[in-house]
Amino acid sequence: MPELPEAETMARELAQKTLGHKIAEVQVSYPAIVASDLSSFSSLLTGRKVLQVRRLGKRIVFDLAGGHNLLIHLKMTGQFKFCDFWPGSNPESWPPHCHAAFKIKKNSPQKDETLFYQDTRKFGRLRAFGPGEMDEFLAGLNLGPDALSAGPEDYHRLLSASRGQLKAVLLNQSVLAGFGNIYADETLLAAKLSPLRPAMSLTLNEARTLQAEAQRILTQAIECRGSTVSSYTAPQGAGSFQNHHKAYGQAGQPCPFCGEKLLKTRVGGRTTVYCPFCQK
DNA sequence: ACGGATTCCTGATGGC
DNA sequence: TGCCATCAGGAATCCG
Repeated sequence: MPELPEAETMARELAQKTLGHKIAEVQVSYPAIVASDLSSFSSLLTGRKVLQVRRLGKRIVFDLAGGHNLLIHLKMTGQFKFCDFWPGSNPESWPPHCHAAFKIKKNSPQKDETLFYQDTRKFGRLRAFGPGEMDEFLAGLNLGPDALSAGPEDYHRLLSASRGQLKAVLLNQSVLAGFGNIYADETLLAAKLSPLRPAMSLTLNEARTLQAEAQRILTQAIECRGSTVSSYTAPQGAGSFQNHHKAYGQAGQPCPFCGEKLLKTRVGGRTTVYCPFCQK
C-alpha cells in the first residue's frame, strides 16, 4: 500500500514525465473517485501547466499554474500509469480499474501522453482546487510534521504527548505524517520498541532511536522505489523494498535479532507483527 | 479525548 | 474443482 516511500517515488516519477507540460483534457469514468466538486473538477485543471509534483505525507500534490492544485490520496491501491492513447468516453473501453484520465500535452517534439489514475479498490480520492483552496483544506486535515523530516525531539514531544499504543499513535497522521502499516512495523522492530506499549512512556533516548531507524528505513525504501505489495507499482515499475521487510508479512519467521518466531496481533485494528522478546 | 466498530471496495485466500 | 465466507487495509465517521 502506498505510504511515504511509495508516494515519494510516485511524485518523483510523475514530475519527470509531467513537469512543464500542460493538462490538456480531463476525463472521469468513476465519479466517486473525485472528492471535490465534480462539476468543476475538469475546468480547474484543464489548460494548466504542471509547475511541481510533490509528496505531502502519503498524498501527492500537483502544483499547477495560476495557483491551482490537484491533490491525491492513494489509500490502498491507487497508482498512476502512462499510456500513449486517449480513452473513449465509454468506461468499458478503458484499461482495467482506471477511473480518471489526464491528457498531458507535451512540449514539441515530444508525443502527448495520457496519465491514468488506476485504483482497484477505489478507496483513493482526487481533489481539484482553485487558488488558496487547497491550503484551507489541508489546514483542516491537521497533518503532523513529515515523518522523514521531523527530528528526534519532534518524535519525542509528539509521540509522548499522545495516549494510546505506540503503533496506533505512529499511524495517526495528525501526529506524524507518512507512516502506514508496513513502515510502522518495520521501524518499531528495528528500534526494538513494542507496538503495544503506551506512547506516553517513550523516553527521549528511545525516541532518538525510533527517529534514527525511521530515517534509515524510509530513506532506504525510497532508494528501492518503495515496497511492492498488493500490486503497488510506480510509473516506472515495481519497487523492491519488500525484499528487505523484516516484520511486515513475516509472522512466524525468525526475529532478525534473537531468532524467536515473530508474532502477529492487532493494534488499533491493524495487523501487527513484532518480536515479544526484543521489542520493549 | 479516547477506543472500537463501521464504511468504502475488490481480489486473494481458506475451508469444506 | 467449485463455491462461499473471510480478510486486507487508510481514514472518515459515528458511537459509547
